[in-house]
Amino acid sequence: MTAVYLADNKDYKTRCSLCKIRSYSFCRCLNDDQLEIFSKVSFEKKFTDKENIFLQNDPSTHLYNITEGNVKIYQLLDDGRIQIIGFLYPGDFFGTYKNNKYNYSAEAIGNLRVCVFDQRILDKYMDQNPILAKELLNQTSYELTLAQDRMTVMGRLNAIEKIAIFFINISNQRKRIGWQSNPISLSMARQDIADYLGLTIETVSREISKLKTSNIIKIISSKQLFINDIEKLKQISKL
Amino acid sequence: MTAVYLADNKDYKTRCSLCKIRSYSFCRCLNDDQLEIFSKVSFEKKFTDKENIFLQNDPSTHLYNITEGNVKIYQLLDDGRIQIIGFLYPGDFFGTYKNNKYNYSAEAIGNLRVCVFDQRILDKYMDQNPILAKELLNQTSYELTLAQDRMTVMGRLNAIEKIAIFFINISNQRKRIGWQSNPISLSMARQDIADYLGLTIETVSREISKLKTSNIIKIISSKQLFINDIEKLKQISKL
DNA sequence: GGAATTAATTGATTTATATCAATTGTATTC
DNA sequence: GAATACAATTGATATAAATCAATTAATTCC
Repeated sequence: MTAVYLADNKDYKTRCSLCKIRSYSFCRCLNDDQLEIFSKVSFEKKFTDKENIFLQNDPSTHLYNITEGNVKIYQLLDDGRIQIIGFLYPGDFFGTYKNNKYNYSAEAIGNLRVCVFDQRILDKYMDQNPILAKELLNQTSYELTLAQDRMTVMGRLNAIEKIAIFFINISNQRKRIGWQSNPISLSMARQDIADYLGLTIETVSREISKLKTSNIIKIISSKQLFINDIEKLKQISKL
Repeated sequence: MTAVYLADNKDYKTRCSLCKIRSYSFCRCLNDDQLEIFSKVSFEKKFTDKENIFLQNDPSTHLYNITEGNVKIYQLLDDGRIQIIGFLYPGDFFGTYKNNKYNYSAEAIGNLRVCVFDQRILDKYMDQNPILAKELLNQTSYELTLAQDRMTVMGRLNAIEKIAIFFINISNQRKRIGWQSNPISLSMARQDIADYLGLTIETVSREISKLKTSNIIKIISSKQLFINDIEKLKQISKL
């Protein structure tokens, strides 16, 4: 087991053990000894707002784990249409395990810190650590269920239902990492919400306005909103 | 390692080694010795047309591998709207790895034979066999990329584009298992195609008629069609 | 802190697809 | 092999969301 990417020597043993998002991340399955090795086979990298981490169809060499900041992953069509696959948060990993090319482009939203793994090394590491393979399988399976749920959202829900489930998901995401579920902040622009839900920016804006008019939500600012009636919202979302 | 589900003793050692779809399936990563054990921790089950293998939200106890026939997996909304997540073929596996409940319902299309694994046993087995964990991770990752591609189809393609990519995918699926890519047979009803693509049966019918009129496809029968111009079809699909 | 730029909202109109309805085609059954 | 049931197509109309266009709100930057 050799590390091909070496950062400053001193932070080797400590980087993983100091990591703040470990309990949310796939590396949580490793004990301290294993983590020490793990620190050596990964390295940290920083990106700034709107910087691309990789592009769709690039050869997929690395796997990324967010330690700080947000990422948007998306697919582009030739004619410029875009579909945002997901907005990712600290603890989420992205890239493609063992496919020859990335299946989407990844872009930093704001300042970003990621933990980077060489796929081949990670792959070898798993031969010795079935625990890690199982944990990655776990997380990937979970990702798959989310992706399947989203097929139903994209295929069968109308605009207002899509918006409702979107807000509920953000609210739940906050709860998961121990924040209060309300108010919720929309870190992404309206256009990004549209591209995530398969709508236009105008439709997103109009449907949000409708939710405001019917007092289900309160707009604090264009990027901050308060959910007044979560039950009504759930009812609308149908899920 | 103990087998909780025992079929007739005699076919133990041979079931996996006789299995026709092994080379397409996740168990292909195991050698003969490992397969013998594997035969013992799985069992075969048969279903008939339209029979449910399990329902969404049932506690997820087993993982299934198709040995013969087809399966449709789908999600239902309270008001009866349906989204078909996928049509599955021999070698495909379904169920949910290590989630407490199934994320979709599964139904047999025609006669079906599946190989069934107890999740807990499979999980234990992976501790000793990282190869298997890695192979399952591989397949699940691949499933995830397909699910992500489908988000773009559902979110950003229009009706004709959806139909085009649907036919191309079926054609490619045939090639993958070594069949000739043409003519393709639609084993599912028009309503199922609609529920898979997030359209109505009328729209599906109309768009297929348009492809026929413009000579891109030839309708042999309602369930058999010949792709005249695959390039044109790819062009339409935008992918 | 005001001008310039960009983001979000709201309005008017168009369009793709759904819905409603009728017809044609294809299996199934006695 | 006619009668029945079911599946698929085609037509007319309605509607949700897109598009085009203008306005208002929020940032950015000298």
